[in-house]
Amino acid sequence: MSKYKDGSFFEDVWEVTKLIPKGRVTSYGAIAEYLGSKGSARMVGWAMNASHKSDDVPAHRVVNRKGLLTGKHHFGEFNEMQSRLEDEGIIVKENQIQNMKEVYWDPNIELEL
DNA sequence: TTGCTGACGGAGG
DNA sequence: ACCTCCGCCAGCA
Repeated sequence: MSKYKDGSFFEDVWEVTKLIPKGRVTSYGAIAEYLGSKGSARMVGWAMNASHKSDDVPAHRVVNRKGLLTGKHHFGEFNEMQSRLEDEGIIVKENQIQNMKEVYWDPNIELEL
């Protein structure tokens, strides 16, 4: 990503998140690594929590490394996150993405620099 | 200021 | 494959 604008680590996270193609997902750790803060995956999650004010951020496309929808309770409705993913062709069952390998999108690889 | 928490992830048992 | 522990660092009481 470009540099850290206005010192906001969150905005960079949101920018990367917006670049996730429809029907694909990525992980908190992948984004953190892409931003040069490998190991700070938790901060990415925190950034997602703050993304509620930016409606353009498809936070539902960000899941953990196992493909588990750990952040689903942060969406108003209990299965809105799952519904949105399924609507994009992603198979979700028991809060877990079944075809994870097929829909996984890594910014470090796909986005390059 | 200190301590606890958390939408995570990797290492070790 | 499953469970636990530890590092990460921005908010908040």
